[in-house]
Amino acid sequence: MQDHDAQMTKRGPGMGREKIRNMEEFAAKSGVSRPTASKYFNDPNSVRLSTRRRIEEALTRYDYRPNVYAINQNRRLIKTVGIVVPYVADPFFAEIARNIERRCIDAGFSPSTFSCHGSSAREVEILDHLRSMRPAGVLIAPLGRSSDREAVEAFCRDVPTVLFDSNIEDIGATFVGSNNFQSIPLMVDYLCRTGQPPCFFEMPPVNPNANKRREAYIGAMTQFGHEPSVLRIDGQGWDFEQAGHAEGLRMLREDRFTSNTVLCSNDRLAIGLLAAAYESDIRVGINKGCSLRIAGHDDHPFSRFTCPPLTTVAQNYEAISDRSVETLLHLVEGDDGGDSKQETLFEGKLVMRASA
Amino acid sequence: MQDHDAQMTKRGPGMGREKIRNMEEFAAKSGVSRPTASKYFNDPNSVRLSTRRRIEEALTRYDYRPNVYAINQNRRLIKTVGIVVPYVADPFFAEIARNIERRCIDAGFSPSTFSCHGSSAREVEILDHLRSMRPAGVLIAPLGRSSDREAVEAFCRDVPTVLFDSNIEDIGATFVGSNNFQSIPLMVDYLCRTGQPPCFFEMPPVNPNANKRREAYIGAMTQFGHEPSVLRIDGQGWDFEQAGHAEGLRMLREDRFTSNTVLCSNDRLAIGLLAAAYESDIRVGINKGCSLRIAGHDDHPFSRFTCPPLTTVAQNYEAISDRSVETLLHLVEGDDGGDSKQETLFEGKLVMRASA
DNA sequence: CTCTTAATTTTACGCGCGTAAAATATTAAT
DNA sequence: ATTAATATTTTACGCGCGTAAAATTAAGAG
Repeated sequence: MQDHDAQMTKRGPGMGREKIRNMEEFAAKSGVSRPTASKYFNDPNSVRLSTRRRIEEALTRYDYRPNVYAINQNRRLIKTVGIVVPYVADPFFAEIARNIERRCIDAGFSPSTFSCHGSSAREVEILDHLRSMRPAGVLIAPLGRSSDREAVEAFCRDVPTVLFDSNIEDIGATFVGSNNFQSIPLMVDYLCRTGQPPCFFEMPPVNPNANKRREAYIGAMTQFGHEPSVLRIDGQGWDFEQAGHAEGLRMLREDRFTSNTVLCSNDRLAIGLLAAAYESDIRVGINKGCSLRIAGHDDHPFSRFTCPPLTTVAQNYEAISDRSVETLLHLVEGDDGGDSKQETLFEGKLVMRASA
Repeated sequence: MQDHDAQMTKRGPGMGREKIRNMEEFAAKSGVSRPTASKYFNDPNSVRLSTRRRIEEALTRYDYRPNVYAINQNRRLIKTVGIVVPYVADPFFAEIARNIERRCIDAGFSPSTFSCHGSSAREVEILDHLRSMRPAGVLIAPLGRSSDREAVEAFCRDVPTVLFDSNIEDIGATFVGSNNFQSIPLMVDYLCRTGQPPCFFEMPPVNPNANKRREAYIGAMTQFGHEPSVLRIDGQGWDFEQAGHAEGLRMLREDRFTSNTVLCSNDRLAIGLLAAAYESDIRVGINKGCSLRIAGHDDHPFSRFTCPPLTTVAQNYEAISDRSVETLLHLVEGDDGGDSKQETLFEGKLVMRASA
């Protein structure tokens, strides 16, 4: 049987029926030694061109691929990068994850993305899992306030980690995010120029961004000579639309908004408030005939399609993704980047749409 | 130094400074043999209670965890499950993924979720990566039409696979999804009872669901004695809101809708169309004063918060997730489930909101 | 106390690969 | 052809664990 194999019709690349069990066998088939094959798989350019061709020719005849577990058990640096986001159903994080994944692949790493789905217990589980994966590095957007600070801190001590989006003081080697103290004043300034100074609509802060945005709002209003007015609503977890809708309804009914202009701490909250306003027959927008203006923050991918389209501040998704990965790669290379924690903040861009 | 260790203050469970290098060392510390420790880690209940206590006591003193790569290299069944979704930024898939992940964990597996982000190239990359992970099984919601059919088929031959949401004929052992031929007629019936029979608004079908929904629409309209009217729009990829908005604008301007009631092939498309109607100053809803009704399909998590809230058909997320995992576990256990491909379809539930 | 049974240890092997050092072969230049 | 500079092979070891079979021990029943 086997000695007729060479005459049997092949069904295309990698379709040979002879299964290769390991690199030893594959090396034999391609006429090189196993260490040479090993070298090839780690870097095809590290072997002589003629050798490379021999190996690649064999690869078209046999569908062999090195066993990742055997590789990772022996390699010093495991070519895996972990990505952890708090809530992947939030398109903001989905989009960031997509960008980060792509850049990791381009750099020769295999990304593994995990979502905490808003649960700190899950966050701990994920970190635990990631620890045993011994990845080259990890990019994590922590849940924030509800994170198990000790768990995250311990993790950062053991694994090269870059925090993004949501910072935790004194944890991790690096942080990459947005500068709320630039973006919020930008929006406040715009709102003041175009109508009544805004009040600030926020949920209990699930992460430091929420806190910073409130502080930035208060600072900006004070600086512009207006009285800040913060409306904190109930609600927990990551159901921002739900909270914005439920509490928005109540506050509209009870006439609790202190201005006809509401700045929400993020777009998802604004989307909930838009729904509440619609349900309350209140026309939202900057045009005449409208009695309420609503603005958000983040430029959530769906904000263009709300009714009316949402005026907001765009975070620089690409810059954040790029810089995060870039920084992690430096970390992995061994550049400690000095002793103190390094923080990179990008600026937001005003996106003027019809809602405010 | 080391001989004083026992007197040094411990900082809590697992905080001992003596690093354990491998199971050999750990077994020695806990006073059992390595194979016994190995047995314990595979199933704590498989060892004598007194032995178990000895091991667990040692676990509080040393932070040791078995090396996953060494484990997976030797184990017959790797306790990992792959989950592949076409587009994780679509909250429908984010929600399904969350449910599936949880059930996998409960069953003792480690889920790894991957999103194709709408790219078939990425889908192939992911399948390739998954193949080398040798997971116990994989749950995949294929991209659909743009999938590399051969790649998916070959993958299904090598790895126990359950398809969900989007079926590919004759591929995989099992499919779990929704019955479009029940849900669409349900919605058509409702729309006919409450107003004008709907026209059908769809994108070029990215997956079989889109096709089936159109067919189901045509069938239902015919059965109810109405003339079906399908409006296919341009657009590619997964930017449904974008396409619904752009093409919706054009069709409203050119008065192309053949009915004042529009059934969209999914909620995301409906969201885009809602935005287009708003921008065109057309009031949408079932109430008087409204000139257009819009309905969707899926009960996308944000559909409750559109303006007006979207009337739609809810897919049974939990049932789909549960059954998918359940089926996969059977497959992994060795229940081939017979020769022919097994398909499970769940029914949709009408969700009446203000948009139609 | 003896016997039976279940749990554990011992012994031994293998998984598939990385990696280092020394020996050898190849290549290009002199 | 000789030499020097690479590339490759050989040799040898180790990674951390699963697993199987045989030998030993412990627990429970009589």
